Amino acid sequence: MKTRAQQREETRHLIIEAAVQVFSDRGFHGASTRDIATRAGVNQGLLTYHFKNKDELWRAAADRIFLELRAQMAARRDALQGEAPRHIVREITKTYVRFAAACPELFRFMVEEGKHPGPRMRWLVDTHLKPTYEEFFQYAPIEENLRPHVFYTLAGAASTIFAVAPECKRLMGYNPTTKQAIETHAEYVTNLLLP
Amino acid sequence: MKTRAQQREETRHLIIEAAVQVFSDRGFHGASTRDIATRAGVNQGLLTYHFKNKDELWRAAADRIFLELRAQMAARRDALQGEAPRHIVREITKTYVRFAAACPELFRFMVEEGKHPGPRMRWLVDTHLKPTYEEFFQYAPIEENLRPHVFYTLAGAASTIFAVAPECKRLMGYNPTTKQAIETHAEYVTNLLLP
DNA sequence: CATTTTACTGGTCATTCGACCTATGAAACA
DNA sequence: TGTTTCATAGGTCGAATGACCAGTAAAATG
Repeated sequence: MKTRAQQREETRHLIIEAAVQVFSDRGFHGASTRDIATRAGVNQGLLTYHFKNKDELWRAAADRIFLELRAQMAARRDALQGEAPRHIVREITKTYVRFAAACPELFRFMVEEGKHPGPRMRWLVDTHLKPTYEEFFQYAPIEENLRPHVFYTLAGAASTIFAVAPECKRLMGYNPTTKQAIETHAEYVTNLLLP
Repeated sequence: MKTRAQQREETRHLIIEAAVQVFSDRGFHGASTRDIATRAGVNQGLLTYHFKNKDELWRAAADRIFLELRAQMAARRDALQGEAPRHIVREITKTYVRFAAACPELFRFMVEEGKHPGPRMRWLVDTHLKPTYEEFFQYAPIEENLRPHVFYTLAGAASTIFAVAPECKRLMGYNPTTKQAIETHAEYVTNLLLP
């Protein structure tokens, strides 16, 4: 027998996972709450019950992705405390590449919302991107006016191949989501940006 | 006074330009034909008249973007005929970065459709991506099994900062679409990938 | 055991979607 | 000049959308 609290969290989790998928697949406007409910195996009315509206559900989905990324990066940073800053940045970068591979939705959310101003973009920047950005450059000794170029070069270089994996498969017959391909990409990108 | 043919092409052009904007803003499912018609300043019924349906309009918009990119890259390649391959690849790369800055819709289309299999993804790969890909590696001496990593690293590194320019402005107070920022990025990315 | 709370269901609402249709008037043509 | 062609306007269709609401049953509470 399940307690109410357990059942509640289980259902919310199902919905959020489905929301991450659908929002990253179709973007905010293209995603339908009915589609999310169907993928979660849940009644559509439940979305309004657990999350007030589509916006709040979107924020829950974004939280799910970005909090996990930030947790993994922080964990890696803490595990390497005391090591040389250069080594720490390199390892954080590899962590980021591996996360981009495991969770391509991250980059899709970023591109989807980063392309036009709006409340969701502002929320995403202020809530998750700013902390991630500041954390990263705390260890990377990059001169101020080059940072935007480095940051977005890294973000794009690390994520794109995984974000468009189906396209990559058709274009070159290469599956970038294998363990080996992910490590190859992590090495390649890290050596490129932080030699 | 305008001839019918002139008027026809003018209207089609207005619609395609609006379609490029809306599709890249909202993705295929999120874009509405009514929104496209409004932005083009034409009646909605005209979209069905000039382009049979939403799919065909999307292909016309994709053509508009990718044919221009391929034309600019080919022009640069032809202008440098006889030069060292290394120099040609570097210049083609810079051309690509500049295009990504002038037309961020390119990358948005690529990510939007590349993330899931489907008829639009297949059409995009077979019609435009395959030729671009083969053209590029004709001049870049990269070993076969690293090409996917190089290709998508370049695509992401070159485009992301421009594709999410509004986000970049809010995150770092940096406008990546100035002439100087574009050239900085072109130099940075080119030296990174093709030193 | 009696009562309250709450996770969940099924259905409804106005609105918006893509596609389609007919009417019209001006350009093209005979 | 009279006739045909066709780019465009306006309106309509069923289907899908996000939000909302009353009803239900089971867990929590006393």
